[in-house]
Amino acid sequence: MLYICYMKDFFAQFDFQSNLLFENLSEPDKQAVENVMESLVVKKGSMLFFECGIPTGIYQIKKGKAKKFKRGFSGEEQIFYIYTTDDVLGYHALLGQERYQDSCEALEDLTVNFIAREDFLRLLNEIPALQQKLIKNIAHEFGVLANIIAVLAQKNQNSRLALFLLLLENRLNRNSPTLKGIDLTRDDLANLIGTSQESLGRSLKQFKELGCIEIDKRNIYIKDKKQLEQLLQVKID
Amino acid sequence: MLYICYMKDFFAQFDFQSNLLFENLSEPDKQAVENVMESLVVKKGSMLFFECGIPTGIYQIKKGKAKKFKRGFSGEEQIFYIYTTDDVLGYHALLGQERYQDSCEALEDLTVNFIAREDFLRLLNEIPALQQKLIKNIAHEFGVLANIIAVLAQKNQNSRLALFLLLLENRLNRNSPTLKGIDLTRDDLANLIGTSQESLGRSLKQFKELGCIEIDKRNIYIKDKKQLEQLLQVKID
DNA sequence: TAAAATATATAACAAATGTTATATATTTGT
DNA sequence: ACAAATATATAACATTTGTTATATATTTTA
Repeated sequence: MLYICYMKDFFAQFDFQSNLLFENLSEPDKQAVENVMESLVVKKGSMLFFECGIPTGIYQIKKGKAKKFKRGFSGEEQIFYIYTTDDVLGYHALLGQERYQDSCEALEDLTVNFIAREDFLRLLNEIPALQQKLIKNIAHEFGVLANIIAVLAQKNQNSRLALFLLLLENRLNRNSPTLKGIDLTRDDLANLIGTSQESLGRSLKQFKELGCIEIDKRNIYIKDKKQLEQLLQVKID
Repeated sequence: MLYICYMKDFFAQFDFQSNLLFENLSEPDKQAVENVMESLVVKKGSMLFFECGIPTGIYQIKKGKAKKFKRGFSGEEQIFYIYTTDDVLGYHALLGQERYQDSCEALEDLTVNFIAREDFLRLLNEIPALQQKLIKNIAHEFGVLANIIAVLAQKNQNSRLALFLLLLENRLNRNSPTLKGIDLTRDDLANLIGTSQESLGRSLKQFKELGCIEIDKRNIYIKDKKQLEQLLQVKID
């Protein structure tokens, strides 16, 4: 017996959606959150937090992007998420009262809003809607990771690349009216889709020849979404 | 700069540890939990719950094992966990007040203890230690999924097989004094490590020839742990 | 701005994995 | 216990991916 699940928004399956965490709060609640936020600048290459560190608070990115990764037991870095504008991160360890399970590094100079541990825990107590939403989001993120596992285990390299290009374009250019392209190092992109840099290069070349992407410097521009969806064997939207 | 994290128990990195959820409660609390449990028998092949279903409660497996999986967008099943005796499952969707994100199927006839939704939510309110432990466990599970992602993305098939054999032996024979071997269909094992049944067969044959496993019917017996660890390039314990 | 360091592109070859096909073994249902 | 259905084993070949090597481009630093 096969249960077919009504397909929700395709991108939502792979998106933490933590940018919506402080949305839909009442105005006073939203104010209370903003009152405890402290704006910080984080330099490219520095860590917001790292595996086994003790959590001091949570972050909302206001400008720039950051990679979340974990090291496999042989030490190689595995990126499993790219955070960008408005995304909130760092709450798992806080809520679970344990150390960070992963690391987060700024991929460019960031502007972030920081909420200190005690302030955030107090907000959770004072705003039940926020606590509820946070727990709901963690459950959602669990499903996202399971979906990523399915992709990595089942799809070949070209499919994975097509998927992540579509996801990254959707996520990174969420708030930008102009097309900016996908701007990650080849190394980071390879670590995200689970392959080597050289092998990724081969796939990118194939995609260029097919005409579905264009490359300028390190930037990757999507030229033909439909063709990428075909590589994925999925109809989106 | 490289941060090296003190390596906790190797198996814990890949184990949800939800079998410990009701441990370390006070005697009255443990009694309260047991009072609302209802013992059920679930036939091999039937579903404890499935993706998009509405949660009715949680389960603790008392005998047998079950697979948790999700379908990728092309419909193929991806197993991401095998549950066994004492494991508790089904609480993500309940806590997040949303539908199940994944499916769970009995791999053999199961004896389970069921706790109805309202009873469980009431217990969480009445026993803060339980709620805290549950949230902590969900944060831990998040890390486990991230570790599985790293393995699937970075390790070749033989390494993945070696790892999952060690994990399964450790998890499935937790409470059994006699060696029982690993008893999964080739299909399920292939879906767990992310390969095809035929290709899995080739790896199993290699492992047999190396002498690190023996096979009887579908059962896989580990003969040489050290050799499997070498295939993994990891020193365990 | 020039030199050095880092990042990217590409090709050739090796190794791993996917796929198709066929034979045999085991389990299930009557 | 038997037939049918399902699961497993194995081989040959195709395709994909990993690896090594080298050249070029871009960015960083002095």
